[in-house]
Amino acid sequence: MPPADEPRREQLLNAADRVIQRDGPSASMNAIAAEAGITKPILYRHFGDRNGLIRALTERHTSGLLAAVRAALNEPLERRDRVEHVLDTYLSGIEARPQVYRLLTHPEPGDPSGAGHALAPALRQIAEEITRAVDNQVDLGADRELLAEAWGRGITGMVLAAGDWWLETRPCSRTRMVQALADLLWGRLAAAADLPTAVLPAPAPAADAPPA
Amino acid sequence: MPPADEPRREQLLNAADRVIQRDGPSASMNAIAAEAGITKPILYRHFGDRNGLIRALTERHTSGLLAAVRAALNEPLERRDRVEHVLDTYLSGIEARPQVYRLLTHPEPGDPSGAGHALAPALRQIAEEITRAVDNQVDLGADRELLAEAWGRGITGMVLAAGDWWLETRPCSRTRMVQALADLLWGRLAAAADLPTAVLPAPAPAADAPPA
DNA sequence: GTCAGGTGTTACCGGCGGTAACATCGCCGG
DNA sequence: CCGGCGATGTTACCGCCGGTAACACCTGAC
Repeated sequence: MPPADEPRREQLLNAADRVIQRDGPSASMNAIAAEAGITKPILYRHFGDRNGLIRALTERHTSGLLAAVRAALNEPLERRDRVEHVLDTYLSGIEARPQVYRLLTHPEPGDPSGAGHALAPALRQIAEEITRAVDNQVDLGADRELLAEAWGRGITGMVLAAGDWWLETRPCSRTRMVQALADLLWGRLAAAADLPTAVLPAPAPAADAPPA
Repeated sequence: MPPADEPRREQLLNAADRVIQRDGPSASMNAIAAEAGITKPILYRHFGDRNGLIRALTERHTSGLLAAVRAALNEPLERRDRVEHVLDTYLSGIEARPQVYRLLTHPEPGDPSGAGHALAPALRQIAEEITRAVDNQVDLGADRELLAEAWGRGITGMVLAAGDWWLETRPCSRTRMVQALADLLWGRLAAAADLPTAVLPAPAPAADAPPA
């Protein structure tokens, strides 16, 4: 938080940032040190180990987006509008600075056996925000807690995967993507009509409509 | 596919399997070779490189679940029942063999710059199956292609993240989890009533409430 | 008998994350 | 003026990693 408190640290983070934007998140400590014009041990003095550096970098980059999403979740809007606002906030955040997105996405590198964590730490925070927002704002009856928590994770994962695909292939405008996801969340999958093709071949014993 | 065709290969995969279940997916080639009672170069002769080994292992484990999900997607059921059936198939698959789930989840280790891939290859296949199923079975109008594709990714990511959380914390029975996710997909978030708490504080132009 | 191909070895490479030990500077108190 | 002390920096090293080269052995086919 203190920008002038430890300026060298910020400087090192800037260098790390440049390297990671250039070489991807698998950049070596040597490379980062070289970019900063120094050698490895200094990095280790400042950040402990590689995870420490990455964590610091991640926090620096994601805190803005996280705050924006949190604010969007509490915006005084009609629910559908609020959902669209949150989706748009997230998508425009990862669109504006894809490097942020990569850090956001990449799970803790120091994996203590590979189990669990499908969501990176920053995304887990977002999931918690969604859980809290749903729990506070929507009347879900007796299953409240379970639903809010499951949905928080689920929605986060949905937006992660869909947003990832959108960023990679750019199949449509951001606005349209927001609509597509909000429509999914709004039960459009349930509401749409069946297609006549590939219909159920009626497990009944009597006459069944021959397909095609 | 040929089980008797290259039996040594299967044997090596079994050893790799044991080690990875014991030490996690970050197990070293040396460790795997030792478990198989041999040394590294043999592994490299059979699988090319580490990715090759992991890929072979992943395919062996995930093909069953993938086929089950594909079948569930084409089951002749009412749509909601079909969705529940797919969800249950996936959850019971990862429940029965968590190691499978870890492989399913873990992205390609040989990351060519960290970009993109929020979904591991096996999950991308599932996403494509969902896309195809939606596209074939649901009448979505003009936006058909875009919606089916975005939803395929989105639903996959949703189930990944929610399933991950469920496996880790076991907050409820599988059946209830299936209901929670199906309800989300069925627009229950849209249909529920607003809670009276935390209401919109009227963004009037005059006095703004000083935050406590 | 010899040649091919699978199985296996030892010994090595460059690079990684991480550390120990040592050299400087600048600043602050006596 | 000087001693110390904390930050800044260095070189040289460790063990381990993924991956490879070179060589040895056995077995069965022609």
